[in-house]
Amino acid sequence: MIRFHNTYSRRKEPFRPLVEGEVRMYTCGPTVYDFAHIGNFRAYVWEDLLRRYLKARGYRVTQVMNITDVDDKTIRGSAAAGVSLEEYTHRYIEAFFEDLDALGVERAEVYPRATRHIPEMVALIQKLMERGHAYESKGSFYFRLDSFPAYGRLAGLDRQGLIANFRVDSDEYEKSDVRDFVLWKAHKEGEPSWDTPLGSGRPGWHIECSAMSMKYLGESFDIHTGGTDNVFPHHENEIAQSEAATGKPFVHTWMHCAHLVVNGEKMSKSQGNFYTLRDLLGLGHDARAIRYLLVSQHYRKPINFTLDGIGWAGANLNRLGDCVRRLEHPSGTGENGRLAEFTRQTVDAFYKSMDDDLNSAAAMGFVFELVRELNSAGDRAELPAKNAGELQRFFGEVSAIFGFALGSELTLDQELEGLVANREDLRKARKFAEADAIRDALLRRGIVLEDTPAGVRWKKKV
RNA sequence: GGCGGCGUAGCCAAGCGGUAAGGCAGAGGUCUGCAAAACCUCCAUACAUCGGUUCAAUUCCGAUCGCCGCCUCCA
Repeated sequence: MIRFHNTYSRRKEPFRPLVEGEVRMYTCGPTVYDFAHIGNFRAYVWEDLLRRYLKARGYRVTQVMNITDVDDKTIRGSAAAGVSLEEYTHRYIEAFFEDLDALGVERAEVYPRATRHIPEMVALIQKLMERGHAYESKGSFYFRLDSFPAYGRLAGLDRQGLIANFRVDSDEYEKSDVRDFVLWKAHKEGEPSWDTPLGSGRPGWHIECSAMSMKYLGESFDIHTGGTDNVFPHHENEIAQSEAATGKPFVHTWMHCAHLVVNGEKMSKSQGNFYTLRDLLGLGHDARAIRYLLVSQHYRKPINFTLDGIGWAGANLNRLGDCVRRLEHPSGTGENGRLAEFTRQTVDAFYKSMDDDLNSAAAMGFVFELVRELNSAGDRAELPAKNAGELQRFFGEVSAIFGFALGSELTLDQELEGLVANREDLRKARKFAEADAIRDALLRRGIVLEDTPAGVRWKKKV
């Protein structure tokens, strides 16, 4: 049985989808005003792990990830660049998908864009107006906080406290209560706007997620995720808008991941302490190692991000890859009963850990214990094909769940193969210095050679 | 100020009532070309501090110290 930590109850709860065998989830996506940084990708990679795990557990998954392509930052950015909003956001949307591909993130089923769902948002706001949860003021529309008594429950904030602590934002929109949040912003000179039954203007941020999630997943769905900084006010506001409009429970399980921190501080654009994926790849780091780093630690704990950490992750991945490669060369006959039993126990422990709120760190610990057992057995030539087959199946599952692409073949082109053959000749002639020079040259091209009793093998450097 | 979280070996990190997983680094060893790669073995009387509950606490409770997040756009 899978258990997930639900932010709404602040507890781990048994996970039961609303519809048997099917999970509908909404994952808050990027605002496309700039390249996403590696901290942002922690969330997207974790959500990918969640998605992959649910699939591995037999669920049919429908994932929706919004793309916020109209807000203050995108508007400011496009104005500064002197291009249309559409043109401006387009390049960052492209870049976002390139980065997702580099990190091995599976595509969600739907990537709705805010600018393509204005009518849905308008309809939702109208519904809120009809039900007395919203009001108009100088062409803008606001959600009336006092009309929704459950407000603040997700974030654990009480409404009185909100009054005491609320910092009034500096915009000139007029609200009847400072805590009320904007649903629709009246047109301002120089800003993009849409002509709608509400008048001319543009949507507020929160309304898009309510409108688009309900459009694609229904008025009630299973899982909604984001970084912990989305809990308040974004998710709190989503609940208010959605439930006030439909009168139904909006989301069953709210899940939030912790941040990436740098020297103990949250990685963020405003602090300037961030790396984009592009930065890191440009420095020669491996995308798979970055993925490993992000996904191998528990999602509700902050990850202290360092460049050394990527190296550490690469070493882990390397050990895993070597082990999987080893399974292609079984030894011994029959079945190694002890290893078979150890394998069964590990598989069991692995899934138990993952079932327990996606405890990937613990799960990987068990995998590495198995790696050691399997290597030991292999060293003693007690790794028969029967065991190797079972192990391959398990590592295949681990690979699919974590998105590691373990055991993917590296085929050399003719030139490289020629170099390897050359080196073998040099070694036979005991010209080791020249042989090593070739090996080093290959290493610089990301290929590691391994001289084994059974001949030379090669692998990709991680 | 309000709410929430964290503090485990040189580093990263699980465990959360029954006596410390895993990885990196380090030290030995195997194989080998006294090479590379790989593999194996070893590596915390101890879980921020101080009290309390308990037969038993890293795990529960309380206090203290330190760090972080949210309360404002933010994954």
